[in-house]
Amino acid sequence: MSIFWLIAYHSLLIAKLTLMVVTRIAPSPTGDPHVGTAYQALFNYVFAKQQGGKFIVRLEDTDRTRYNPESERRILEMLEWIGLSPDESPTKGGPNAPYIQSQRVEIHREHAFRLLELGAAYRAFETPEELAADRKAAEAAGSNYRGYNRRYRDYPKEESDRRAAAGEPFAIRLKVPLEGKTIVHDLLRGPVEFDNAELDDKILLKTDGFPVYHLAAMVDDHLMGVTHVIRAEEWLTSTPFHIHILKAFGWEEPVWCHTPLLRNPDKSKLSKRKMDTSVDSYRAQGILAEALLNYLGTMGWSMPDEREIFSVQDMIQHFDLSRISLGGPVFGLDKLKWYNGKYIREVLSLDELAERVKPFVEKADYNYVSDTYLKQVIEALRARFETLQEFVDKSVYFFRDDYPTSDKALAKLREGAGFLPELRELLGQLPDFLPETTEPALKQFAEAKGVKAGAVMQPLRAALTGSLETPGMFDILMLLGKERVLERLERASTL
RNA sequence: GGCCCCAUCGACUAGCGGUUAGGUCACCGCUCUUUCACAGCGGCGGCAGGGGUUCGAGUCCCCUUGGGGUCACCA
Repeated sequence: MSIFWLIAYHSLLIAKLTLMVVTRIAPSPTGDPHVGTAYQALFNYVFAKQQGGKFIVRLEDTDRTRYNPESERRILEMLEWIGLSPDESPTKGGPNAPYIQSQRVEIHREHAFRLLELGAAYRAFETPEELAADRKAAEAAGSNYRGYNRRYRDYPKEESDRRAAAGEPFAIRLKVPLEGKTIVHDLLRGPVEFDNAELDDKILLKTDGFPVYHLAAMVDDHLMGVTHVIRAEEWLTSTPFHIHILKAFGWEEPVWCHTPLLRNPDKSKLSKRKMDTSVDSYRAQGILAEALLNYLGTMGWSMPDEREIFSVQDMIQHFDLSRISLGGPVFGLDKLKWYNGKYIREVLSLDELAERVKPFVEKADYNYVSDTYLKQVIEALRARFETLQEFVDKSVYFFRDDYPTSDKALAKLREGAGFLPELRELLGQLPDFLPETTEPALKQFAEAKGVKAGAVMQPLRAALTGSLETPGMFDILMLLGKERVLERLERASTL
């Protein structure tokens, strides 16, 4: 971007700041809460908060065929889970209620008809089948332009009125200019030019009386005082149409800011066909909201000081919309997991971590005896799990006696079969199982046997945990306690 | 295909005319060590290509190439 535009857009931005900043996300309740929604929510939320403005959530459910009420609830819940709580939303309400678009159809309809009266829009009487046929014909003719053929654009008003009065179904389309250019002033890209000749007389109001996204979004954004439309890049090409809707009403444009699109590892637009895009699913796997948010914050954005670990609060403090980079970032699980591990072992307090782990442990039907014991186990395993579910998977032997034994562990166990009874004897005689006691005892034992410590520890580890990848032996002995240790060694001799 | 956007290590990114092109993940070593991790240290690895502009381009312009988005009575 040139310096000129940089300055121009910054002053544009600053001019807007004299008003209250209002941002929004407008998810459509058609499926699982999407990480792309969380991503947009993050940027909209952070920017609004930084500017002392408001962040609104509005549900775009005007497509009745794809509508899913369950999805609606889960999207709102997801936002609460990640802590990006809207100032106004369907559940919170607010001065611009309702925040569910289907409850605003009357408003949209009125606005569509206003445009009709203004002569900025017109009735179109063809059926979807006719349109499909038109498209097919255009395709067959080898035409590049497959848009609407504007059959009714200049239809005589009397005719149109007559057919409408006769009860004939119709859609309402916007009369977009046939010539000239439309310039989208994108905060990140500068001016983006579109030839009006490339545009289409898109539908504003469907035959079923429901508005199409474009109309509903522009009307609602205007009515709700949205000042900055921060949305995914996939919307960039429909922005000229949005501008023409706004113009037809005589309304001011918001600041447009199109963020890069999250990608699958193959670089295509993030999709559930290729990736797990469900925030709920990450949550169920034991990904922490903080880690998810931190990771999303590095998608197309970075802290000015380049630190990798930062919270939403940190973002609010240092956020700069214009620092968003435009290459489409790949949403990759490796780094997400790393972030999660980092939060588990360095960011969350032990108490906090224990609270997060609890539901997972309970779901696994683990008997964790006490909070103290749970915390001790967590501490022992802390550097060894990256998701909460992984904790469950790697801690079975601390909570249940029916833990599985891996083949490798079994082999190790058999290697030590010769001295395990003797070792059991020794352990049984120890006054306590504190590391200060067990460590020298075990080391002396190994020495007496003339083997390295590992040769004793590994079979013991295998016997007590069924695994070869565990916390330190002395921690295990202490946590398990004498009774369980002796029991397990006894049982091991039968394996 | 038309239109639009984008382009620094495999991935996420810093860089906004003068840098030995920096950091993070992943990967590979080493150290620590009772295993596995963690941690620390080190390594591998990049400005897509070609033209300009300039004393000087990763940084500015153009072209090519590549990737993506969009062309619905979906959002």
